[in-house]
Amino acid sequence: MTDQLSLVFQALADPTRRAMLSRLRSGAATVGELAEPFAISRPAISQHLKVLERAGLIERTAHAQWRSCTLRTEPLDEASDWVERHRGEWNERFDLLDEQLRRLKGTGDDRA
Amino acid sequence: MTDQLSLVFQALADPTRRAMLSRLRSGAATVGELAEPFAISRPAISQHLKVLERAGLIERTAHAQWRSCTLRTEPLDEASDWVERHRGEWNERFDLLDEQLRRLKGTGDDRA
DNA sequence: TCCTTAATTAAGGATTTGCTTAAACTAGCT
DNA sequence: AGCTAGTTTAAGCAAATCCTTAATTAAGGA
Repeated sequence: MTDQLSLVFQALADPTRRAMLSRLRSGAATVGELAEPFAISRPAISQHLKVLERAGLIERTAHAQWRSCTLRTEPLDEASDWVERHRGEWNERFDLLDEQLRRLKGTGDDRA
Repeated sequence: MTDQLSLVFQALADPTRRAMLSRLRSGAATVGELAEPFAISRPAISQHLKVLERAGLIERTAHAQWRSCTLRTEPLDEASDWVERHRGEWNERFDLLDEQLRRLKGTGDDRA
């Protein structure tokens, strides 16, 4: 589970983390602001933020004793690609071709 | 982590399971067929299938001693919704409105 | 300097995950 | 019935996850 896509999906697999990302859509926030809606301890919040950071979904910058977190949506693009490639029928044929091309190129990743 | 969306993201967080879903795009498969590309034991495969089933991503039907698995893409729609709602800037204003409407309706889910 | 605030690190515990091997179950074949 | 093939269940283990409380770091204000 060392690949980026797995880290992103895993980060999204927790309701608390998803809610944090949702909050960050309306702008940067400190750890305290992010923690406010939840009935869990600050260290627990810190750990969730570490998971989000590892997945590339947030960026943290420190001003004085306040750490500001900002949303980074780039990793979601990869996740979106995967999901869109796998849902519905509209692109089945296209995807099969796409997959075979990917195999020919021998990228060896798991997106096929 | 009892909600459906978390189960789906969690199911997608494993490369082996993603590869299984990819395989199922080209049609139903038996457990043996799904297991073939992987260097892990059959029980491990069975457990991965259980995770996918719990997330609603596959359906299993038994013919004789063969269990056939088929892809179900509906749960991916929900996942897609979440991801699309959170990436990019194109729909920021719309999403903020959307979110507030959802709050007013008091659905209480974590998609806000 | 001392105190408070904001956040993290450290350490630990309960639960879950992802794998294993061994045993059991199910259905068709002879 | 006995044999084989396909799959699941059971039991166990190492590592990861998600939480906790206590201690620590970092910065600002009296």
